[in-house]
Order: sequence, then C-alpha cells, then structure tokens
Amino acid sequence: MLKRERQAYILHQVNLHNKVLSNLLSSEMEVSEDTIRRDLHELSEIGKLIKVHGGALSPSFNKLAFPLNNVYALNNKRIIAKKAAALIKDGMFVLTGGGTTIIELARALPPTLAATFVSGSIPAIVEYMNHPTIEVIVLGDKVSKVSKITVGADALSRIKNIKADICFLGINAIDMEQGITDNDWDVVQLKQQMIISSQKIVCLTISEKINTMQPIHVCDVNKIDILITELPANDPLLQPYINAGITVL
Amino acid sequence: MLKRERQAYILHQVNLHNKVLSNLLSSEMEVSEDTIRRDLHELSEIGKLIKVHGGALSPSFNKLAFPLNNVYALNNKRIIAKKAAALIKDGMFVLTGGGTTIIELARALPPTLAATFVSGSIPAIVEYMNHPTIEVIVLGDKVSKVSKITVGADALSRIKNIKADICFLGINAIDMEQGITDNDWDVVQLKQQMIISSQKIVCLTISEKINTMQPIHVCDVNKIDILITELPANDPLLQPYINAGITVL
DNA sequence: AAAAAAATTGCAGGTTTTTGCATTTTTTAA
DNA sequence: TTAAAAAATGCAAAAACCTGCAATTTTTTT
Repeated sequence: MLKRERQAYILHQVNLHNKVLSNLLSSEMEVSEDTIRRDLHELSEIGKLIKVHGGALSPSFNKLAFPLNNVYALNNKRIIAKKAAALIKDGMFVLTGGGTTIIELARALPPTLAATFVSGSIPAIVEYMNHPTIEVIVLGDKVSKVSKITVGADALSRIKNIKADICFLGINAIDMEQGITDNDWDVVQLKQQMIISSQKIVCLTISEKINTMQPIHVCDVNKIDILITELPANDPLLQPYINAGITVL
Repeated sequence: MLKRERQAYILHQVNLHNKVLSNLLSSEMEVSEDTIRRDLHELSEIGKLIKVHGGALSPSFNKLAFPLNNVYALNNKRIIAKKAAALIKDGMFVLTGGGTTIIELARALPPTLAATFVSGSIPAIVEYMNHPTIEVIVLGDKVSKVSKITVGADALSRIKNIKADICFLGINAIDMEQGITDNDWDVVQLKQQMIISSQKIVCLTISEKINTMQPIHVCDVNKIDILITELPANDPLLQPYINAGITVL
C-alpha cells in the first residue's frame, strides 16, 4: 500500500468517524505504528486532522468542543430570550429562576416594560436592577455559591405567599417521560414551589437539552404551559411536546 | 476513548448543564475518578471550567463583575476597609449595609475568613459571593434602584429576628450634635433596625463626611461603638468622638 | 538502463504520557 | 466532634512517542 493511499484512507476514516486510533490503523493497514504516527503527523501539519495522544481527531472537533464565546450557545439563548420577552406585559407579576438563559431574558426586556420581577438569582437581580422601569423583588435567604441563587426554607416560604402571573424557568433537561429534571437539590425545591405559585409556566431551553435527563425530578411535562427553544415551533423534535398539549414557541 | 474526547465531553456537559459531578462522569466514561479529576484540573487551568469539590461548574456566569469603577476617594476607602476587616473574626455573624465603602470592605476580607454575612445590598452580596469561605445571607425585599439595596417591611422584620455580633454601616454624614444622618428614608429605616439588632456598631466614613449633616436622623453618636476613617486615630478632627466614648480606629 | 539521490519504512533504545492504585491530607456533612 | 467523601501525592506499569539508523523502495539524474 502506498503512502498516498494510506493517508487518503486515514483522512477518509477521520472524516467518517471524527477519530482514528493509531494501533487500529496500524493493524488494519499492516504497517508499523511508527508509520501511522508519521502519517498522522504530516496530515496534522497541513491541518487535515488534529493529532492527539493515541490517534487523531477531525479538525472540526476542536471548534465544537471548545466553544469560542464565553456563554455557551449564546446566540440561541438570545433567540429564546426574545421570544420569552414578548410574553411579558405591563403590570405583570413575574417569577424567574436563575441560569444563563434567564440572564439573557433579563437583557432582552424592552426598555419601557413596567412589570414586577421576583427572583432569588443574584445575577438575574443585577440585570433587572439595570432596567429603567421594572420593579425588582429579591427572595432572601442563604446564597448557594454554586448556583448563585438564594436557597432555603425562607426563600421557599416567600414563594409560597406569591401568586405570579407567569413564571420563567431555565431548565437543564427535559424529556417526555421523565419530565423536567435538574442536578441541584436546592434549586429543584425552588423550581417546584415556583411552579405551584404561578398561573402560567414557561420553560426556556436550548434544543440540545430536549430529550435529556438529569438526576433529580422537578415536575412532569404536563405542568408546562409554554416551551421555548431556539427552534421554530414546527421542528419535528418538538412535535411530541405539542402533542402533549404544550404551547411551543 | 481518547483523553481529548473525554475532555471535550466533559466541557460539553459543563456547558450544557452548568455543573458536572466527578463520580458521574467517571461511571459514564468508565475511567477512574482520578482521571476525571486530572481532566477537570487541566480544563480549569485553561479556564474552561471552574473546579469545585466533587465536580466542576460552568465558568460563564461565575465572572459576575459588578461595574464599580470611578469610586470617589477610593484609596481612602481602602484604608478604611482594611481597618474594618481586622475586626471580623472567624465564626462571627456580620450585618452590613450598602455603599461603596462596604464594597471595599467586602474586597478587603482575608481569603480564609469563615464568617456569615447578612446584607441587602446587591453589590455587596456579589462581592461576598466571590469570597471562597464566607456564608452569605440575603435580606429579601423590593430593591431600591438608587441605593441598590433591598428595602421594605420584609427586610426590616428579617433584621429584627437577627442578633448580629457586629454591624458595619457606611455612613453619609456624622456630627456630634445631630448624630448620624442620611438622605434616604428607606435606607434609614434599615440602618436603625440594624443598629438595634447588633451587639457592636461600626461606622465607616471618609473624613470629609465628619461634621456634616443630612436631612434624616438615623441615631445619636452614643449608639456607635467604633468609628473608622482613613485618618489616624489621633487626628484632632476625631478628638470629639473619642471624648464621647467612641473607639476611633 | 544504471547510478545516484531521495524518500520511506521498521526497529531499537530511551523518554514522555497516561492511567490506576495506595496512602495521606483536606473538605464536607452529620 | 467524628465519619465519610473527595482531593492531593507518589508510584509503577503500560502505552504511546521520539530519535537515529539501517534496509528497502522510489524517484531523479546521467
């Protein structure tokens, strides 16, 4: 087998599977691993693949795995935020959780909106505070350093005394069977109470989280009134949720 | 699974769910927890995630820098903050108000201090949150946009239920005859209750505000235990306060 | 076509990386 | 405070890597 052929095969495999292993290629093509290594080295020099210890990866891999911007999927979150912001009307009493999507929602609020926002998320409160006309009510309690949100019995009982018009939850995982799930026990307590204390529940999530699961159950999908993702409502991924009676935006 | 793939997967999970757990990743990818720990360590070194005990967090909204530049008399406030920080000991329950001097105090706290801080000031809370070991308790209520602090009956009644070891107040005006005065009615309510709810009252102010007045009375000078300015304690400006029985630092 | 030059390949050796395990230390939670 | 979980540390085995070199193959030149 010629060097050219070999390298062409390697590239083919890399593009096909996004990765190749040196020892596998070696036995497949019956050349020494040294030769494979040299091939991989050459191909990586001209940027056709990315050499790593033990093999090589497709060059597109790096861009996917190491996102360039600070906040993951920021553009998608902005799209979501815009759709969500349109639901809020003057005079409304709005309950929100935390998370980067909610922060984007806070930033996407029209500057003339006159509503009242209740939250325990410190980053969200900071954003609301910068808005000229909205009223901000803080749920007090101990701050969880992990999620940067107030958690505890006090915050919970505060929410109990509220009946909000609408509640926005940035969710971590949603699945038709498991419903909404999350990974932080304290935050789950809050979300559950927020769902009880609101007339309308709006869930915000990037489509990547659709049909994924996390360890702790928050609620079933039937509790959700509106689901917002960056996708158009007619995307097949969302069809099951529409069928379940959820308004998808 | 290649190391690089593994790390890419970890990053993806962190970006998607804001949090990952070492033991979960370990079983998902079938490598030892040691390996996961090493991966997390490497990724945190290049700033792709923030390592915490038991797993890692997304870096995206952990860098919550509150915009607080061009603070008036910053250097003097730093001197004050340093003196004040020395008063706080491990295990203390500390009540603080708002204002730029208090923010500087928050920044001047020694990184090993293990105390509990209670405040309604959003900028102060943001600072406390960034500290590795202190506990933060938020006084919830409506946020006053001017002073960026929670004000109202709720916050007041919360403070009533507290008996703090020490209370730090950034003050706006102090005078031997008028005592401490301020210009925001809501904030005055809070300060008055904080004074009642604390064993020891520490007032922080730049010397410019010594012997000045504001419209609303907070309390008389005899309520103050300690007064901290940027000046040395033997400065003649401070002598009247020392004579009144106040410890001046 | 023959000789020379260049490139390719496998191998021996020594080096570095990666990984898991055992031990000790630190952190966290009860 | 104590007990459990997680982290740090040191170590060792395996795998992968690198370097130089000699044998072989391919290409170029004469």
